Amino acid sequence: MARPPRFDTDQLLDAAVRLAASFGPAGVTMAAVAKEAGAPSGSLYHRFAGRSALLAEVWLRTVERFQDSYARVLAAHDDAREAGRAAARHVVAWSRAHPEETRLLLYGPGDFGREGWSQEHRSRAERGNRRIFGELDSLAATLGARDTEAVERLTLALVDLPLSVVRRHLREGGTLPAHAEAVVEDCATALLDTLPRSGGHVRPGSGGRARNRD
Amino acid sequence: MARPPRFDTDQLLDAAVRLAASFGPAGVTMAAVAKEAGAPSGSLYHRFAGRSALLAEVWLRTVERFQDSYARVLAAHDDAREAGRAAARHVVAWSRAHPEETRLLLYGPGDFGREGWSQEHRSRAERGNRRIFGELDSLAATLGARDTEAVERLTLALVDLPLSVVRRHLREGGTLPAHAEAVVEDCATALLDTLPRSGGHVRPGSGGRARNRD
DNA sequence: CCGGTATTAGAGAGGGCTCTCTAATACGAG
DNA sequence: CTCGTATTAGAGAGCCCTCTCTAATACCGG
Repeated sequence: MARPPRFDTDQLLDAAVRLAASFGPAGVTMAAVAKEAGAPSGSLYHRFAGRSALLAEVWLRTVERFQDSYARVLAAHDDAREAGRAAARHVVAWSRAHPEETRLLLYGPGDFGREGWSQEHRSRAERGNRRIFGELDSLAATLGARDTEAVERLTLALVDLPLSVVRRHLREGGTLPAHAEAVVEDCATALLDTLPRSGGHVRPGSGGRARNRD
Repeated sequence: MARPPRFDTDQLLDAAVRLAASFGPAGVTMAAVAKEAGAPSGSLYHRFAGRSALLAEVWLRTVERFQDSYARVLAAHDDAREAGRAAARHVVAWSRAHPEETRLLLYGPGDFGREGWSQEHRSRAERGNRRIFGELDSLAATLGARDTEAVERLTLALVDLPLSVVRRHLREGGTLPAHAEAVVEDCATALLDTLPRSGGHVRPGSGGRARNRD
């Protein structure tokens, strides 16, 4: 009962991902996406309310894809420590498998114009974040680490540290070396060991392995 | 023997830093910098060959300021391990003291149009990098870690890990919590402990490296 | 006081980007 | 076959940005 679409949403977002990976968020202009996808600008504006909306969609689709896989990995392990190690590895593995989307994610929502997003897009982003941080919170609880600083360290070990390895290698057009997963898992494990063990243990400063040399 | 300048280079770059911190590299337009500094666009083009040159200058001035202080900290310690811990702390301390410049540095040279830089600017960037990586290389050598992967781990501990803590907190307009230095030093120390000790010693951990599992 | 010069000052051409608007088009239901 | 509709198609207004160009300006040595 209507003309069939030649350019669906995903196709256009794919083009946007390629542009973002190559030229950064600033390179994702309506004109550039249209050209990259071979579509007229009218088709773009037919699907997205404007540039903000397109930026929001491309960011959210990408980050949600990553978060889905990340949550799946976390859920696939019973032992908390093992789940953590697998999650850290997974960040690298996913990045290796999706280099363009990763380059996009190395920016932040702010670079994709979060300020100008609709309420709907904002809360979609919020939901995704809460989901992952919820998982990390409960993982921290399982590990007996309940205060803010401990959750922060867990996040550092399972998200930020892997991401910084990925960032260093992918920035300026490089690729991930073969040993990246191993380095990340190893380092994440070391960081997990700085967490206070369960049982209300005092902070790992003076007792643990970290500060013996002071 | 000439009209005295009302707007010197540093003043204009200061304005560019503020804009980059608030709006990202894309917000650093010649028009915006002129307005922010209260200068006419003519003055801008009088000092910078064009937008690329201004972006290069603002990036290089900022990164060199950071690198200077970083190198100074590394040189201030005799013990390699202590130097490493101090360096990691310093990344956080410097970021706390210079939040706007830090927000700028959380982007990369690529975001500041490195492709379009003059040869002079490129080699200035190259020189700065070589300087720091040279220091890190010799630090690694002192610690008895000579292969690429070991240097990579050292970089991770002394640069990337502190930066990722800074990034998480400064992104989206936050500030660094009081305990950030402590967390970073603690985690950096843990990572330093994963380095192979001099003499080919295996690391004192869970009995082997993660890589063995492959 | 005067000429030389570095700088300020800002108008305006040219280009790209966002977004709007109108017309053409292709399909499916009846 | 015809009508209704979702979509394609792209021209063009308006805006901002980069960069150029010309004129005015303020200091300084002599």
